[in-house]
Amino acid sequence: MGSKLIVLRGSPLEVFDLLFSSGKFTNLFYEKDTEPLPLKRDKEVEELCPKYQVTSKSFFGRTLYNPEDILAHNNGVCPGHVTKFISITNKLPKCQECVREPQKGEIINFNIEEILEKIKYTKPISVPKVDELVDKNLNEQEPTHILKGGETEGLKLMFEFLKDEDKIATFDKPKTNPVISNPCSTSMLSPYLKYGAVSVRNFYHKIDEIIKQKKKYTRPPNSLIGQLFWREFYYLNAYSRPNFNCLKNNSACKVVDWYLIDYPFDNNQEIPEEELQAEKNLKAWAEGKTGYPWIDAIMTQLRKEGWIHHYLRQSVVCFLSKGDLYINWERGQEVFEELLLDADYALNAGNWMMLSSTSIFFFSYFRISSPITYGKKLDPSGDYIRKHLPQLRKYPTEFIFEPWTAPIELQEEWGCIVGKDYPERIINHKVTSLNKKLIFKKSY
DNA sequence: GCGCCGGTTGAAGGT
DNA sequence: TACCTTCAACCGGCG
Repeated sequence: MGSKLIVLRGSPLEVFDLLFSSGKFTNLFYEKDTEPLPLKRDKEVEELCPKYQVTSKSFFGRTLYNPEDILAHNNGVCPGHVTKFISITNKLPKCQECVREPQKGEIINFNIEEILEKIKYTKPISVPKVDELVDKNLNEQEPTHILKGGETEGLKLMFEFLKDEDKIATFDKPKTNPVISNPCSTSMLSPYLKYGAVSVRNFYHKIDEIIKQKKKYTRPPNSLIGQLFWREFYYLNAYSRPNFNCLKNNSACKVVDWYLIDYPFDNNQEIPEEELQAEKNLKAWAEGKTGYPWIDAIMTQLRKEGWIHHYLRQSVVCFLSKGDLYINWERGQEVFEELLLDADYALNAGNWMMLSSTSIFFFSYFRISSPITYGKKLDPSGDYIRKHLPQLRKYPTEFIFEPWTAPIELQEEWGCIVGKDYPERIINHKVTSLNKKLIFKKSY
């Protein structure tokens, strides 16, 4: 429509100070954030405005509800359970519809070049090319991500997912299959929602329209709308509770005596043997080399495709934390933040706390998912493992979850010997999880 | 302030 | 295949 997106690079405070000094700006409009660092950034810029007689106005858009509205309807208290959150939303009107797109003739054009010249801004003003952002030496391989960025791709995915209206209305999270792809059992819209490529309000109202016409439909928290409410719930908690992504000084989190709490290690101190072992275990987990095919296949999919189904996240989170390795969830959170396309401050932290049973939302520490039986339950054929760990593709279903139990002659016949072509187990789950349950209980 | 109950998504063994 | 019970008893939010 002849409008321009102008990208200015630098510290927001410095860039806005420079822009405003041109005297050409009267209004600043921006979308409110909920995370600590962006909130601090926005506040700094907002405080700059009076100096230049600029009026600032902000709007809530990245969540269905304004977190302040939810808090106001609960005596200023942040709900600790998603069911409570849902009951609060029942008292509120439905979230706003998306604002319609601007039409031709409503676009404000002005001579940005003139302003930039006046303030002596000479850097590029276009969207950076990928080459500028990525170190080519680190990126020799072809990308394997199955999701492509951008609004066009996100909307395409959303409309494709919304086509099966019965499936949308009767969506039941616990019944979704985490190992199928093409099509996937869930929307896979999380990265687009996270970056705002697809508006959560747009998605919500599209689902709502479908449900209104159906007699039979599921309800939150298990329904599709319920999935968006979980997102809201975590956003609200992350907004209300300081240090939400930290183990310590976080009102949502219980501190147990995990390994690797103070990490990376202080080189001047003597490091206990268990901590050094835990560091090795963390590395093996992150690289998909634990010796448990179910865990390794999931971590391989994560590394390769940047997205895994929530149940698979549950498996690997449990394994790293309460189930087997007993490693501080902050370490896992860091790995997820690097590898997940949908990595999100609130959701990532909330999920790690919840699934490691140290959150106030959920704390059944004795519920441990086994890297063998839980895998068999979710992927009875073992095909998911064969897809992501091709070295094990000749293993029959009977042995693929526990390759170390296969006789050596068969391992040779199938072309994959445990300890040579595929790693030995770094830990014995059966023995460990029993001990860990006791330690965990004591720590509580 | 007391006591109840709920928790998206376990495992094993059963009908 | 789908669903039930038991396991052991969490513990803070909520009524």
